[in-house]
Amino acid sequence: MTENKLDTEEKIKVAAAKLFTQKGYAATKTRDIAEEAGINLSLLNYYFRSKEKLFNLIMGEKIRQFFGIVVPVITDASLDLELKIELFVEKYIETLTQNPDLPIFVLNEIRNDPKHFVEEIGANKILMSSSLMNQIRAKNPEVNPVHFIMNLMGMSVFPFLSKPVFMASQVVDENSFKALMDERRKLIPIWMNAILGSK
Amino acid sequence: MTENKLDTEEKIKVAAAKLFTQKGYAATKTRDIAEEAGINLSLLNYYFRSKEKLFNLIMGEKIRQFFGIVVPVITDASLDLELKIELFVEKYIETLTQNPDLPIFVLNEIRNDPKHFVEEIGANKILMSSSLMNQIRAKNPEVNPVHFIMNLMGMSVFPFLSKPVFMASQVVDENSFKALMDERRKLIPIWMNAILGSK
DNA sequence: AAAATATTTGAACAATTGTTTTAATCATTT
DNA sequence: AAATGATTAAAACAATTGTTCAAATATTTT
Repeated sequence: MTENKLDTEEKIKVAAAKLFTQKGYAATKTRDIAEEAGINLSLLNYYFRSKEKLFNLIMGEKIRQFFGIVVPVITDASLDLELKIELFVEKYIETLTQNPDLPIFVLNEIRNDPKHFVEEIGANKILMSSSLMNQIRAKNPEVNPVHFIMNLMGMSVFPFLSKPVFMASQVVDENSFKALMDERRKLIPIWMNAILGSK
Repeated sequence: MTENKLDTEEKIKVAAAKLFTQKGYAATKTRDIAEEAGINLSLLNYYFRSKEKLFNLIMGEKIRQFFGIVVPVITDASLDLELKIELFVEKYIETLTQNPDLPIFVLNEIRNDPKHFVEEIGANKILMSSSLMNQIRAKNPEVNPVHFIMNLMGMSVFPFLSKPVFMASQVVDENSFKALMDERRKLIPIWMNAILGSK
């Protein structure tokens, strides 16, 4: 039955996405995925052929999730720079709050297999030719705009990458981290403006 | 002989450090380490008892390397805020340029085993009570100083975490990345000042 | 209802992987 | 030179892991 088929297939994908993002490819065992999904081990190969094919599927979705969110924002020439920054930060913090493991997983696997990333996202030159880049160049022609992308992404994404460190050090707990991230939605645009105006 | 013993022991550690930081614990096979070190497989267990013990050893060293560099800087009350920021950035970019895989490895493994991190670094409250924190609080009492730590670390470390992405996207190559990092040594302190003065 | 197809299950296989064992080699001491 | 202890090598073991197979069950089609 179509309903049930999609159901187990989806159960496997959800379980695999959870474990792969949490522990990476090598540390995730097919038996763990089966158990997490509550299905028989053979079904994994029945629906997805192999662990590697299942992983590539999940991986592609996660890459698109991580980079896809902001592509409409940075390419839309009708949005001015300040609004773009606001939307960029807003979108990222919102997505990462709901998927805290996303950045470290994506960065990890792109390092392990850069080619897969290039094929998946296809967006080689999107970033450099985006209207965001041009607007940054216009505002401060002296400094390589890649710096500002690194700063903007770094200020938005790095807190999620380093969250386990700050948690373990008892600098933050789950609640105060959430509160900090809410503050950053408003603060990062202010900071980015200060940076762009400096020098 | 003492000389030779240290030699093979060291060879194994170097090989293990390279592979563990590059591919993580689960993806690194003991046979890979042996081959990389140019030694017989049995010697790994002979010198280090088990893969896990060897890993914990390497892991501890890497954690101390990653966090240890800047502890003298952030705790030294005789350095003013601006100088601290300069030294912080200087030290980090220098270390990470020579160990580009360090951040993603450390952040990864701390997420996998936060307890080991706490035991290893012991530095629970070092950060919060550091003179750096107090100086930040003094300069801008309105904003939680954790934000500035996240920004300072993020601007220094995030480029190395995202390097594979920018490389694969052909936004940078090895040389231009190096040049960008050299620029950032001077720019990040300027940006941090702009941020601290903003609002 | 019967036949055909799709899904699920449990067992087994083959390759991989961490570890141990046993013997051989080397260096140092007596 | 013989003996002792440390180091290295090769092989084997046991557990894990990804995958496959054959049979059973459920679903859809005729």
